[in-house]
Amino acid sequence: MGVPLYQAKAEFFKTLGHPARIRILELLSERDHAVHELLEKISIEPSNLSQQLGVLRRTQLVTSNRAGGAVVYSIAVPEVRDLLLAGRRILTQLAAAQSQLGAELAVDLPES
Amino acid sequence: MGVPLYQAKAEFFKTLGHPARIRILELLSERDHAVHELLEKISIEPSNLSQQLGVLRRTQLVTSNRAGGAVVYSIAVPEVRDLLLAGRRILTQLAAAQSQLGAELAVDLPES
DNA sequence: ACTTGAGATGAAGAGTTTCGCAAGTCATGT
DNA sequence: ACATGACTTGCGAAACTCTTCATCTCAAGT
Repeated sequence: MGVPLYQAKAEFFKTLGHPARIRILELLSERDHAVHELLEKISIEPSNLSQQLGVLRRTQLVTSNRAGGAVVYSIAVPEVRDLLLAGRRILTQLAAAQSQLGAELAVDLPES
Repeated sequence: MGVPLYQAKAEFFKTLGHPARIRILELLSERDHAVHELLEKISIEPSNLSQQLGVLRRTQLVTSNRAGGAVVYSIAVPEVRDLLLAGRRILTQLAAAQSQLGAELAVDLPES
């Protein structure tokens, strides 16, 4: 393997490390969207959206097709859904742990 | 929810977007490790490792306990394994797609 | 009390990302 | 041919991340 494996993995996760890109992937995992549709649902400058789409395109997570005047984007790797789900689950887990801590602190904690 | 949700998700994936942090999580998802054990398996300066552990600690993905002279780290959220697995699967998928493209190109491609 | 090994922390320089703007392409309607 | 709507691209300034160095803490052994 050319590039060390963890490097590739890190690179991959880095791609998901941006709010707009996450939203794009979530929207696309529901159904294909034209750029102007994404633009309506994500509040962001067109050029910025285009940049983020470019990032996703370069990492091959999405593909684009011109449909007349519009450009339609699709998820290239369906497994992305699973990943987003797994992420959501962990986030829920973390949030639960934090609110539990909050509750304990609120109850005049018995021990430091 | 205070912070927009996608922001939180992005934040979370960003945490995984670093080779050392990925390796740490992979090693810890096998079993707990003391810092000096991680240091043996990951080639990185001690202080750098400590920084990356700090990042993981702050996002609550790992926890540390002092065991005499050593500090032992553990995965805080077991679901992380699933996430790493899902990531691996996608990466495999992408690699497969690329090598297929490679094969097609090698066969004197019939059409541009 | 002193030393030593194991980690953590702070700060600074280098490098990378992000965002908005201006300019460019491409297909469609006139 | 031209105007327009739909995207993309290049560019520079601001914001962030990474890595290393020097410094610090903590516990165990002497």
